[in-house]
Amino acid sequence: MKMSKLFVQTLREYPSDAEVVSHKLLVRAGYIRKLTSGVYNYLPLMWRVLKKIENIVREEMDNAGAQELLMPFVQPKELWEESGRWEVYGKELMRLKDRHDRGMCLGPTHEEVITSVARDGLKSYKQLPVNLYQIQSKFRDEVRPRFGLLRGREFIMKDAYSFATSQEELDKEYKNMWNAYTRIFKRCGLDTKPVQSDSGAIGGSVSHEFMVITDTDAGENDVFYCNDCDYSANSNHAISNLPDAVIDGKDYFKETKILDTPNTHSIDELSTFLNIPSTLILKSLVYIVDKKPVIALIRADKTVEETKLLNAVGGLEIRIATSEEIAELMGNHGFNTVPGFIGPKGFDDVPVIADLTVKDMKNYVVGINQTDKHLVGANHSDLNRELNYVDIRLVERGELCPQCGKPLNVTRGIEVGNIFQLGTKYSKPMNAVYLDQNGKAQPYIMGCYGIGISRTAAAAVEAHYDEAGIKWPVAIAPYHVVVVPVNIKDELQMSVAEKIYEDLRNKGVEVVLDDRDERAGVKFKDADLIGFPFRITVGKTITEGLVEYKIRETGELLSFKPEEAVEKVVEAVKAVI
RNA sequence: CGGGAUGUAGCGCAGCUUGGUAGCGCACUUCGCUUGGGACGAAGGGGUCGCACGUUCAAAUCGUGUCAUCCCGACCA
Repeated sequence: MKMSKLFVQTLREYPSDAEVVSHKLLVRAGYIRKLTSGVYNYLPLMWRVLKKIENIVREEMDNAGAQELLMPFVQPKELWEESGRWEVYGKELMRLKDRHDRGMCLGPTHEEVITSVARDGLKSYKQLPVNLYQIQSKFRDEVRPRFGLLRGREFIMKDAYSFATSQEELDKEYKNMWNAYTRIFKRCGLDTKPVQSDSGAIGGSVSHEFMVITDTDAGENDVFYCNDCDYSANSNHAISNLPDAVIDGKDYFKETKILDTPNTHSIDELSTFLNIPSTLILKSLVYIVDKKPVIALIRADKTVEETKLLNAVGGLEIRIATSEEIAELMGNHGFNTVPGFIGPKGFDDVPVIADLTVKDMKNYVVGINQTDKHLVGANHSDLNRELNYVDIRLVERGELCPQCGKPLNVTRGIEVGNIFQLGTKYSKPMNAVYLDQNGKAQPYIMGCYGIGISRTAAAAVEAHYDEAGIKWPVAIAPYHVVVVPVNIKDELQMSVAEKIYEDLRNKGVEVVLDDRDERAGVKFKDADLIGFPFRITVGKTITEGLVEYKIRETGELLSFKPEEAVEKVVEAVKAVI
C-alpha cells in the first residue's frame, strides 16, 4: 500500500471527548471516528486490525472443533418472550417495531436465536456435543457508553454456544474453550488472567472472565487475586476470610436498651457518638430489586456487593433505594424514620438478607426505625425473625485468600473474554431438546463463550503504547512494516525504497511505502503514531549501501543492507504467523 | 435516572460580558523554498455559529424551549 493513497487522517491533537489512552490514540492515529455516542466507524486501518483478531479467533475456534455460522442481527420479540428475557432484559435491549407493529430487537447476544437454531437441527444425542459460533456486531444500549471501543453500544463480538448431553461433556468443552482462549489472547500479544466471575444477565452457574490487567481507569473491573496461590476473582464474585475483629459488644453494653442517638445519620457519626468500633453496628440497607424492596444486613465496617445480593434474592435488576422509596416503605409499615435509623424489625413482608458477617455478632447496635434512636446491646433474638445468611459482602484489599489465607491484592482489569456454563437455563424454557439413547426428550446442557473483538483491539492499545503512539503486537498490526524514503526526490533513495517495498510484498509481508512528499519528521511521527511494528528508513546512508531498521516496540535502531533489512522483517513476521 | 458542563470549518479553540452580519492554529488546494523527528513564505477553498421560537431596525452574542455530546454519581443509612 502506498501511504499517499492510504485512507488515514492523523491528527495533530487528541480529540477533546476522549478519556482513555486507547480512545485517544485510535482517534488521533486515524483508526476510528465516532458516528454517534458509543458507535464508531472502523476506518481501513482499524478494520485490518479487527480482521486480524477475527482470523486468530477463527483459527483457534475451528481448531478447537467449533463451527462458524452467522445469525441475524435483528431478532423477533417472540423468541425473547419464550426465554422470559423480553420482560427482564432492561433498557440495554434496543427494542424496535417493524411496519406491521411487530416487536423486534437488535441482538445484544444470541442465546435465544442459537437455541432456536439448535432445536431445529439437533434432534439426536448422536449429533452432540456441538459448538457453534459467529463473529458479528452486537448492540447494547448502554446507560453510559464511554472509553471509545472499550464500552461502545455497537461492538464486534465472537459468541460461541455449546450443546451437550451431560455436565461432563459441558465441563470438557468449557476446558476446551478455556484453552482456546488462552491461546487466542497470547497470539494477539495480550497477557490475560482468567478470573472467577458472576454470570450476570446471561445466567448460569460457573463462569470465568479473561482479563487484561491494567492499572488505568480503562480497567472497569476490580480483580482480587492471591500472589501465593492461583485464586483470582472479579469483585462481584470474590470471597475472602476476614481478620479477627471485635464483634461482641458485651464490654460496651451491660444491657439491651433503646438509646437516644441524635443526628447519627452515618456509621461514622454513630460509632463516634457511642465510642465503639463500627464492627459492633449492624447496618440495614434498603435495595430495590426488580421494583420491590429488599433489606440487606451487614456488619457496618463492610460493604454490600450488589451483584451478590441480587443473586441471593434471585432478581435481575438491583439498585439502592431512593430516599422517597424509603419514606414510602416506612410509611407503609407505620414508621416515620429516615436513613440512619432503619432496622430489620417490623418488615415481615419484606425479604431480609443477612451477610455472613452478621452471623456471629453479639450485643451490637441496630436501628429500630425510630429517628434519633438505636437499640444497643442487641442480639438476633431481639430482631423477631429468622435471618437468612448469605455472603453479600464486597471483598477489600488485605482480606485473606479463601484458598490459602494470605492477604489478597486488587487490580483493575479489562474483560476481553468470558466463558459461562449455562446448563439448561435456555433449553428448558424454550423446549430445546434432543432424544437420548432411550428415545427420551432431554434439554441440551449449554455453555456460552464470548470474546469482545473490538474491545480486544482497544485493550491491546492500552497494553502497548508510549508517548509517541501505538505499539501494535506484530500479529494484529494493520501492516507489519513501513518503508520510509527520507526524500522522495532523491532518485537513489526512492528506487531503493521501491525495491524493498516490492521485495517485501513478494514475500507476503504487509507493507506501506511512505511515498508522500513530506519532510522526514512528519513521516516518522506518523509511523510512530500509527504504530507499525517495524520501520525501514532509506536515507543518506544509502550511498554507503545501508538502510535503517527500527523496531517500534523496543525503539531499537539497526543499520543493514537493504536485503538484510527485508530478511529481518520477513523473519519477524513469520515468527508470529 | 439525578448533578455539572459544552455545542462556532474535518480536528483543536477564540469571539458572547457590552447585539452591528465570524476569526485563529492544524488539516486541505496552488506556487515557491525546504528534505533525518510534526519547517518557512505567499495566495486560496471550506462554516444556515446544534435546532426552533421569541426580543430587536439588527442575534453566534440576550430570553425560552428543544436536541445532541462529554464528565461525575450511580451505593453504606
